[in-house]
Amino acid sequence: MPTDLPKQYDPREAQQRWLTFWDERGYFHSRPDESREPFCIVIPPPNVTGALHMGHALNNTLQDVLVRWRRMQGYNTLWMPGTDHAAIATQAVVEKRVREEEGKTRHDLGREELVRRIWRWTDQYGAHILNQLKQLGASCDWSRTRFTLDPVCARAVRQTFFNMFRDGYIYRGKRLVNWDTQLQTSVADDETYSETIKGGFWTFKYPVKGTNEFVRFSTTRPETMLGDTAVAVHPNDERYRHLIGMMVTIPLVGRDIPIIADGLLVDPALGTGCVKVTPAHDPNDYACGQRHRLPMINLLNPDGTINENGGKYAGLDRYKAREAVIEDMEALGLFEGREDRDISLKYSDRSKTPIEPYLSDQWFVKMGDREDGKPSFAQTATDAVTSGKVKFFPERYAKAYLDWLGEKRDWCISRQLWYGHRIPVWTYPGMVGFDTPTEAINHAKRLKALEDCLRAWETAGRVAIALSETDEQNPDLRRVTYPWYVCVLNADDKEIVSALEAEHFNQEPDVLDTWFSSALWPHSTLGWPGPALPDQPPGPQNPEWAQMRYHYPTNVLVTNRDIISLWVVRMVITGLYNVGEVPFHHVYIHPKILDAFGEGMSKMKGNGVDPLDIIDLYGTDALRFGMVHLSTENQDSKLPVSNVCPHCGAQVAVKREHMYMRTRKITCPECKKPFRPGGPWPKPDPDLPTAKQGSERFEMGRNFANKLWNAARFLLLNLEAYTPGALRIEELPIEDRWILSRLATTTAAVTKSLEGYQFSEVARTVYDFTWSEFCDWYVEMSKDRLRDAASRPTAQRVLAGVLDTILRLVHPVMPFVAESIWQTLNEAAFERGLPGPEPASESVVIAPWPQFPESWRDASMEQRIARMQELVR
RNA sequence: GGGCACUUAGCUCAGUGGGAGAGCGCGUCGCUUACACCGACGAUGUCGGGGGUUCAAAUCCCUCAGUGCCCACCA
Repeated sequence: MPTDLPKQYDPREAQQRWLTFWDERGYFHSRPDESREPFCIVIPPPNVTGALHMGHALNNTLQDVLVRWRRMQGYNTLWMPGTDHAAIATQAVVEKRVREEEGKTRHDLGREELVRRIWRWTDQYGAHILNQLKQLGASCDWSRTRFTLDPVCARAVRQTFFNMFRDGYIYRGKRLVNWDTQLQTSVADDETYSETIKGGFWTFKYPVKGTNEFVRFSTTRPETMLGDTAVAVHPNDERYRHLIGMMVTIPLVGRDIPIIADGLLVDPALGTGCVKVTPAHDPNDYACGQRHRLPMINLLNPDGTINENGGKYAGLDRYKAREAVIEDMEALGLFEGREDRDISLKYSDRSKTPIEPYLSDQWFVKMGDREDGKPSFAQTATDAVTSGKVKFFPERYAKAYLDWLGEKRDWCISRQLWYGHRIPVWTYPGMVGFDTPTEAINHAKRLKALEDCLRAWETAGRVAIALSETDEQNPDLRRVTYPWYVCVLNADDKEIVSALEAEHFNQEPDVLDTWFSSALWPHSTLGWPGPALPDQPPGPQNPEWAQMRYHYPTNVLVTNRDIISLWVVRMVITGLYNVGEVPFHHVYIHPKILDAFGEGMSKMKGNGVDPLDIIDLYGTDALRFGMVHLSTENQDSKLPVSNVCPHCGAQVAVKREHMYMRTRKITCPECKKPFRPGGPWPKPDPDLPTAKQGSERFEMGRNFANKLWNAARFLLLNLEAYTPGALRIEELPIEDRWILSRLATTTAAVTKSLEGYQFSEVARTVYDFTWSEFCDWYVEMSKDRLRDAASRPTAQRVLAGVLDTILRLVHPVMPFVAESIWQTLNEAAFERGLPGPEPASESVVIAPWPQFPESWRDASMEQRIARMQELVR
């Protein structure tokens, strides 16, 4: 009899023990087995850029709850783990380190060396993150771990790109993109953020040719006037109507540009009513430029300096050029005034530098309607949700998904980075036509020969190629751009590559948006497209296809609402396109964790909590319980954070003034000793110990684990002479029938809550039943009965049976304490259960999920006893 | 500007048409052989303001105010 059980549950010891135990038994492995029903979740792959944060803890705890529950229900469960290469974020981090530690840029290192260093970093942090997930207790099939740059993922990326290219879903075009002048790449809208800064609002005038009139206009970016190609007024504006069609001169570059009428761009009530139009450097002006077929003059070099189109300002940084332009305009008497103004400026999230709108060549995936009548991606993704094939929990998030698709905005998939999946397209470098017709004809002949050669190889099954002749969005460019791009499916075939290179074709230097590979995650990780050769296309006849189709479509995707458009939508699109089936049936969107002031947590703010600190302070189960408990249907949950004094353990709440690492030293109000608040400090402080971070909200889970532990301890101390035996419900005393009725009701409620993703309800229901009913009432009532030899055996059996069920109900949420007690109970009462005893399974992980006959439940008795309990109190 | 939510005890949050609740914190008492990470008892709220529907509103509707998040825009 293990009477030597400690009075307090020690989570630390249990965690390591059971992680090893589960791993050795291989409970988390899954193989296709047609005789069993599958249950599959693919993990939202964490970025390899950093450590796990609270959002990961929440996201992965909830997935693990579902997976552990379904596993107990007998499903063949697969939780597919992995990490994301996060191209831009990772490259930015490594470039920053190289800059700080060696004072070098990526260009100093060169492409090969930089990529090598990023890989080194990736390997190190990827392993670290996976290890953290394991510490959380995540019951993933670790043998299947994938990384978005793995060869299988790369193959899926190439195949998808190739198919979309061939089918005309991918095109290349000149577009105005968000340009990060430090990283020298385009970044997506969602990789930018806006800040309001103090800026200027300058008013200038241009002389109207052939008159002595001027047009006055205002701008926040005077330097862009170097690239103006028109001045626009509203067509109905009486003040300017007589000027429409006349020309003005940009004095600094001496260019004449027209005055045009544009009702969309110009609001006559704002400013002077005149707008300078810089199509290459402003989104609205770009649209206007397209409407009026205006020339587009790019003013910037990739590093943010003015290029040769800026005349004498060439070479100046754009901000220096701004000052120079203002000065020169003033000297010409064309400067009218400046006022201070708060300006909302876009920044790159990766480099924290201001974004410049920049015209450049990019690759896109077309979302909207197609000329050939094939379904548009926006349409197929919309149908998946409106038809009910994909359901959102909570339902309201379907709206966010559908609204976004309604805009049918094309997806810019190229990034000017070195780390990531390189675009498998070769282009001809001579982008600007030919000087003489003969030259063009000769090139065409040679290229025709190349094309014939490629076709021959394709026919022989050597390679799959697709050619594109259009630059769909910019038909004008057809005349000056060499008409085709070659997309090569097996881009790793050296012979084909050298043949292309012999004809001076170059592979696109760009890599794909990281979301391109993430979009394929549900099927690429499961084996799509298989080891396909060009003559053996992916499809049901491919052996790996069948394996994939066992798990695909997956059952549920668990993620947060920020990436519905970035990720969820795109997985649906590629899943339908590649496999012909949606990637998941359910999408559960979980809440966002905020700090005590209602703000999102971030490294920069320093208002976050490290899940490992929580595990250290309260135990993994407490962390998990806390996460499940706060997952209500609401959008947010506040998590007040405190610094735990490293000297005395007192909790000192984090205040606003502590944020952004502004506070370096806190004096503990309890022990009066100084310490440094927790946070992402670059290195340890030799003079000041750093606090760990905690939050009172995890005490509930810690206490609950301890309560369970002690309930078990009580039972174990009273199991002497325990014998298994069947229970006849109708012959049991009322308290037994009551607790069994409550147990059956609780079990049904927990199951139902899990089915509806009501996580918080799961935690509450199990907690309340265990604490307020089983411990407070039933265990207390059993004490007398255990002393009486006649009633003792039944009391032991019911106690053991109920505790056994509680452990099963608790296990998905708090697997470690559940396993600890389960194993101990196995030693003392191996055969137990309700209503009759059965040998216990070797681990609670594989114990069957409980389910009791409806007849056990007696609602009126439950109510009667509940009333009685209230009276007693 | 558009959208989605939120506002209930000091704090964090459940409750969505008929008794205002939980955990933490607070007060008093208690080492009664599971548990002080505990137990017993207790205090604390015109359920954001206003209006309406209803026999009945924290709960449904309208409106105002505040907060957070997302999207768009800001010559």
